[in-house]
Amino acid sequence: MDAVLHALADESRRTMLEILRDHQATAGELADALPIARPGVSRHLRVLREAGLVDVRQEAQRRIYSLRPEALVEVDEWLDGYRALWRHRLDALHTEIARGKKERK
Amino acid sequence: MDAVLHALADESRRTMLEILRDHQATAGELADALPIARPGVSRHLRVLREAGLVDVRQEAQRRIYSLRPEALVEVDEWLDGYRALWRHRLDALHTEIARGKKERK
DNA sequence: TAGGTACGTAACCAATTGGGTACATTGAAC
DNA sequence: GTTCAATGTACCCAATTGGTTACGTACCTA
Repeated sequence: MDAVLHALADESRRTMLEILRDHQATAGELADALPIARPGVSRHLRVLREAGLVDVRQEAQRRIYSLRPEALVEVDEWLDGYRALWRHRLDALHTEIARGKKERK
Repeated sequence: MDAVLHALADESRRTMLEILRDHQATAGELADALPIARPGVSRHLRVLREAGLVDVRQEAQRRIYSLRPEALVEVDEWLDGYRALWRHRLDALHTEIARGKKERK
């Protein structure tokens, strides 16, 4: 959980996940898509790997990265502890709006 | 979004949110509950405030902080872009398990 | 108005992060 | 076996973070 949230806090890393959401990619392809040099990308990929957010598979010299979306379940479950609260608030807001409409009639 | 995820990346801040989930609290109460000194807590609270995760209300000298769970909707919506993917994978896993059970009969 | 209480902010410091360049490694291909 | 391609790691540096102590400020109380 900690590792996942930490990994998600960086924008470059979120961009990588976004790319991998559409298709797998090699480290080089990811580097080309980002404004930072390959070694930097390599280190970001390590963070994502250690958080369980991506998988790597080797093919000749290429390292092919793919998304491991299950890791995000942790975040979803953490959010669960708060979801009821914001739902409750939004419900109250909607009720308020509905009442407003009614009274304006 | 960026501000919210950044705020959530720190464990002390997540602990504060957890406390505020149960009841509002003054800055001092939050500081007492954490292993860091009040000025540190003050700065964490600023981060949470700027991310929209908490509200403050002044009452005499006290600053009373309360959770603003709506801010977490941003994270939930971001997750939405991935939820289908992990659901799909988990479904496949369950199917696999079901098939395994069947074949073992 | 003097003093205490509850905060926030300023200044400072050590540790971490995120970037870059240079180098090591591994596999293909000639 | 030499060379090229793809990638990770080591090392260095500037910026950011997270903590501390010291100080400023606002508000109640006597």
